[in-house]
Amino acid sequence: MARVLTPRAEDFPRWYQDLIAKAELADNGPVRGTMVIRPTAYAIWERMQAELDARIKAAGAQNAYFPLFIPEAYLRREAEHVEGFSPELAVVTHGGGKQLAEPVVVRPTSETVIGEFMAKWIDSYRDLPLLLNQWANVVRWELRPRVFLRTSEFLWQEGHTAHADEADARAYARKILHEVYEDFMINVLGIPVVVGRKTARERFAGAISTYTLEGMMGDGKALQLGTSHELGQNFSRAFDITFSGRSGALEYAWTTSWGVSTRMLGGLIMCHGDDNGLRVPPRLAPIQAYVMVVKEGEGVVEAAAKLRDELQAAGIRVAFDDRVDTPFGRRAVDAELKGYPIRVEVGPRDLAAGNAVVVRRVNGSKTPVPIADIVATVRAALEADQRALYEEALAAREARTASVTTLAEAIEAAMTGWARIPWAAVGPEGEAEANSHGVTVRCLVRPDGSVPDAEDEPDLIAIMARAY
RNA sequence: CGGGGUGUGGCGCAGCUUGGUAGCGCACUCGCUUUGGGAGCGAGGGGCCGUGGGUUCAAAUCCCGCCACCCCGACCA
Repeated sequence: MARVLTPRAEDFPRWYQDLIAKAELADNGPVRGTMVIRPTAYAIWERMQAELDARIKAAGAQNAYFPLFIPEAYLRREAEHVEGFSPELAVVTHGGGKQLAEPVVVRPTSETVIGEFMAKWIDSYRDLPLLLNQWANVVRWELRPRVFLRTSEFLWQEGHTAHADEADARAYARKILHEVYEDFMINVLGIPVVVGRKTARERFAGAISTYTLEGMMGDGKALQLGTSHELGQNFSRAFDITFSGRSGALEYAWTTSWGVSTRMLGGLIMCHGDDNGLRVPPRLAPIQAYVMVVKEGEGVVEAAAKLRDELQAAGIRVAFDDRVDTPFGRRAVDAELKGYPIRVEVGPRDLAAGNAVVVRRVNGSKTPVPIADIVATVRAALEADQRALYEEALAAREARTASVTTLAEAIEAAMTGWARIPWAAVGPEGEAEANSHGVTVRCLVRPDGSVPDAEDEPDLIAIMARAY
């Protein structure tokens, strides 16, 4: 039975620390709960960025960049928004050696600044939709940070769009939800997610609808991996994002925002990691095949290099390891910790038989394969293991999800996993009651699994769980 | 902010009850042997014991204050 990985200090194996480290800014560091992303983990984040960025652009959005500092007054323009974020703002009061006339906050999210610019850039319905995305860091002074999952500073992608009418805004928020996030999480991260609607209680500060993608970690707790919001006209009224419509009348735009963060790194580790380290899904992996020279011998390095070239030519991301002065065991274990999906071991013994050994990280199998078949074997293994990781995570989630009918049963089930329960049996009162037991309504879904348009639709199912 | 706990080489810890001037594992440096699954042996370097005060011939150890961090809860991608 694999160890359950959680973000608690005592559960941190060394390999875990090697990926992302606590920042340790100073002995009595003034910035708590932030993190350092080490190169191995950052390479994975770069792959996440690449896959997401491609999907975001396919959805029509363009990248842009907005300021890190936001005048505090901007936040105050949207009542719910400022109320939601005030407790966790980092506020800068001094600059250039002088006290600032008005404090600026370090962005906790950018609806406000971007709203300010949208107001300037949008004049006509012809300017809509305006589809923007930004890759940036944000700061939220969390009361209780959790390493990997809720850090004071994190990197993310935040999309902000403005539309001419509500239907278009809604359609776009959902397009991002499904075509960008759900597709990425299932097909690249290999993490099964439940896609649903947040309850009023869990909604983003200033939104009229919040959609979410929830994953289950190894310990049965839920983790929100991404979110997409319909902001209605709340921000366009606060920031005066108006345009002349077809009829000539001045109208307020309908805006959306959506984001995913480095939290996904934590989710990836906690969903797929095992006792031997990380398991990176092949499609995500910066290094898909790790070609190792086991030890020196007649023609061994040459044979390994040839395999590397052939794998590379086949479009596989390859790393080459001929550091034969480092013990084999160390190199093999290190490759496992880092989660390289496939290891191709080339040594004199196997080479004499015309073979190389293909080692699969997901199931640990080691198979001698004729040199000529290596590329095809690796390609097939990468595809199979991408699927296997997803199937394994899905099976684990289903095994820990109970369908229940009463709130008490739901709270009970949430102690070890998730509960599916008719929303009608919970309601806002039941939700508050569950919260007092540390259990939250993660999201609402329709019986067929699709995403509700409203909280009061009939027959909705609530997913309840403890969450990170 | 409420409830627990912990501060000792870079990291993880023992030592504290019963004061006697600091030790172990990992990491690091050097040498030899190893190298097909986290190497072995030998030799080294590195610590104002969180901090301020008190008791004492003597304090990591006992007493008082302060500081910091961690865990559980409230907040959240």
